[in-house]
Amino acid sequence: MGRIPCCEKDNVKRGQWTPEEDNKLSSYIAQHGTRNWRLIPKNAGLQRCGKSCRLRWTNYLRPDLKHGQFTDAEEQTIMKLHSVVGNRWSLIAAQLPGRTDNDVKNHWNTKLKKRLSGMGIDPVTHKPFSHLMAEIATTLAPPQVANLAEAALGCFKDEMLHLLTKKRIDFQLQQSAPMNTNTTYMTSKSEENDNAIEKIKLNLSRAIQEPEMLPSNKPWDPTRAISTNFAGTCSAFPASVTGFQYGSSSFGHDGAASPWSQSMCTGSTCTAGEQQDQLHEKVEDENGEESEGGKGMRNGSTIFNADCVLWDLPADDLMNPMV
DNA sequence: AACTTCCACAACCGCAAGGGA
DNA sequence: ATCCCTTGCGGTTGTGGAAGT
Repeated sequence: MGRIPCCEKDNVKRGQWTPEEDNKLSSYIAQHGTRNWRLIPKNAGLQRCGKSCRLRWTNYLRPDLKHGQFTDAEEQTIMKLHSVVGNRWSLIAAQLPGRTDNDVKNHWNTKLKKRLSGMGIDPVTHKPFSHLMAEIATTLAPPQVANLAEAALGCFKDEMLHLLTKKRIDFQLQQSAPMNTNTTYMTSKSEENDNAIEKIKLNLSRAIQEPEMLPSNKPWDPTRAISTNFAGTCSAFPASVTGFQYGSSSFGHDGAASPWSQSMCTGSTCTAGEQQDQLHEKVEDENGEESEGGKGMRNGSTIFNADCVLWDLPADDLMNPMV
């Protein structure tokens, strides 16, 4: 026995909604509300399944929805919350009046995720890729690490080439435009792309071969991570900032950054469960001062001294919005 | 101008949770 | 306690338009 379909697919229209259908649905819901979605299409004279009607209403027709570009503040909120709760889109959308989980999910997948990747930050863990590699290095024996790194670099190379190639195009486009004071651009020589990749590989190998530089079981220290891994080489992250910052200027946008702390997600011990437990109070704090200010900041980690070397590229190579 | 690729957004699918009978 | 239905959710796919070649 298969699963019972949500509706008779034979008699149901699919695909894009027409303005007439939108009108029918909107006016029906305005009169009768949204009780029992299964009956709504039938009563409203629509050849749609109830589920499709519900989605159309909740994601598009609802009068309280906000359409159009996400603001910088909204993007900040999404990234901040995503670092805590992960892909809990409905939870994130609940903090953004007028935005749906679908909106947030799409925006994340098409824009924000790529931006973070372009900055050298893993969009899943919100940690620098270099930190993740260092974490791997602390948990595996050197021979395993070497094998893993070899495999990983094979994957990275394609990705890096893609990013660097895109950047080269950006450079060409930017030449006619006024230069942003925050950014510098690589030359377009392909040999420099190769050099950058080789440099990453070399430094990764170096880090792997020097495990004593990577103390085990040390949680990620965002303060040091920013001040050494990013701020040390990347002017876009001021060293004085005590917390992690998804400021818009960090993405190469105009406008001021609004700093926020990533203290809730520190180190490898940061689990989804813990994150969720902390969500409530964190969300409450969101509009005010960061009450835990630095609570999660741990002292004493030197992991990013080695880490910093790993991505020893010109600052803007990591920080520019390459994608 | 024609074709291809990329991107953003809308829509769909299947699973899980919640609630009433 | 169990079943069934409805709703909510997150992942995935489809589609139209923009951008690039």
